[in-house]
Amino acid sequence: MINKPEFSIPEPTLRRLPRYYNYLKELLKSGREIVSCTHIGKDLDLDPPQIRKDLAYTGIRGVPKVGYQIEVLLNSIEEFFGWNNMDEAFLVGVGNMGRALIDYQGFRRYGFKIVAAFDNSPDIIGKTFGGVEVLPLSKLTNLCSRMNIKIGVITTPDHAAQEAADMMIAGGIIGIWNFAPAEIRTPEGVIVQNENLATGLAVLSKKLQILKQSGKFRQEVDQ
Amino acid sequence: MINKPEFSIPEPTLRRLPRYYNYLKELLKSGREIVSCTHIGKDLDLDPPQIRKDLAYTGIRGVPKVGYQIEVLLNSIEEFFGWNNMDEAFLVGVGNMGRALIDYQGFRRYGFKIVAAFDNSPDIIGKTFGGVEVLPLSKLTNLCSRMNIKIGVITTPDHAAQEAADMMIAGGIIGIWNFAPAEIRTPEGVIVQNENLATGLAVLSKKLQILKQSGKFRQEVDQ
DNA sequence: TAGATTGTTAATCGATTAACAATC
DNA sequence: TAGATTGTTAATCGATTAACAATC
Repeated sequence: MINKPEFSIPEPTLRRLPRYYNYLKELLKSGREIVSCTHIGKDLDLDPPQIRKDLAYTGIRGVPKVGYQIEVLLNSIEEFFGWNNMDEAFLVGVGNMGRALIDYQGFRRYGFKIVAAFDNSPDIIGKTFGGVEVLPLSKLTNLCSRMNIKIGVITTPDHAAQEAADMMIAGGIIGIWNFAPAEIRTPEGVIVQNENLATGLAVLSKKLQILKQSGKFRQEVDQ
Repeated sequence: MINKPEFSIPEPTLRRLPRYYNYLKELLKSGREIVSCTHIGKDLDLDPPQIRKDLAYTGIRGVPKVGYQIEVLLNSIEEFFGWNNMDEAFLVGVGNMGRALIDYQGFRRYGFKIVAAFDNSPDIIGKTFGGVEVLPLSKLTNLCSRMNIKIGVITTPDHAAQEAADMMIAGGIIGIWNFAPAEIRTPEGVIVQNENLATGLAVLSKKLQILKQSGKFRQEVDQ
């Protein structure tokens, strides 16, 4: 990739950490207090040394022969991602996907909250979803800078994505979470995280195709 | 990763191909007929040799000095993923995310169609979303094998994900697209594609954090 | 103590990038 | 033809895996 910004933490690690977090949260609920990488590795199908390295990025230190204290580990990951201080975000495009994201309260856990939604359709403007009012798109840029919002979510159709991004950036947004399957052009210093669902689907279906061809797939139920 | 199945095509390539596809589709619409990797690379911020390698996996051959015929390229990608023959899928968990996926017609383009949805809540059973009726969960396994469905989508809450997976697998499903942020245990020969949205969010927010700390972020609008 | 686990350094593996001949 | 682009082979880079000493 050209123009790749320099981040010291490998992205695969970044992607695995939330997975550890969810898993550890469950483990804590189940009454456990201490866990080893061997244990985590068995449940998550990962190699223990890799887990150790990943966790080390959050700054935590384990105890040889014992392992890690789950509670401390959870705090360490929260601290690492900054989930303690809430990030407020704007969302553009109140279709099904947009509504799903607005309604999904689960992001609060990750210090993320959608505080306003924008759309062009008069049918939806003024309505409220999950406590969030839908405002006309024309108000986006202005409100963005006034409220000092730094993160934007795009859930518009393809053709509207670039415009939404432009308005966001004009309002000072520097991080865009893009669910539209479209290429967004942004100036340097703006981070775009593409979340194209079709990608995951394509990977799954290709793997299935290969599995089927190899003839190794489960023909029937266990036994 | 332990137990990693052997796929000959690198997953990064698999993830880039749908991106090329979307991009090329747009390019074709705009009237262009032929494209070079240099051109694609400029628009998608990728290195041309990498694009060439990726495209080669689909079996296509370009013409030196000229490039690739977009239409042929699109066909080649469709063929590669098998998007011509439709895959029918079941979905479990008709919450917001579930509804968003059901309503989203865009997956048809990728040979993917949700043909039935399942839930436990009497409030939703019998209702119809996007032409898909919601059936009681108890009917899942039976209907699965009768209709010979091979792909399942999980959009349940955390705690219900494993049960949904078990019922799917009992019905003969071999590919699971999992949107629940939970670890699913499956027997060998079943492919699970996890689509945890929090992961993308975490990556974005961490990159932003690093960007902010480096002081290199865009303070204001262009100019 | 003995055994298990951490943390770290070295080796391996795979994907990306660079180099370059072949081609229209 | 000259220049641009493909396709392929080699070099580089980075992440994963293996090895092992340190530790409780």
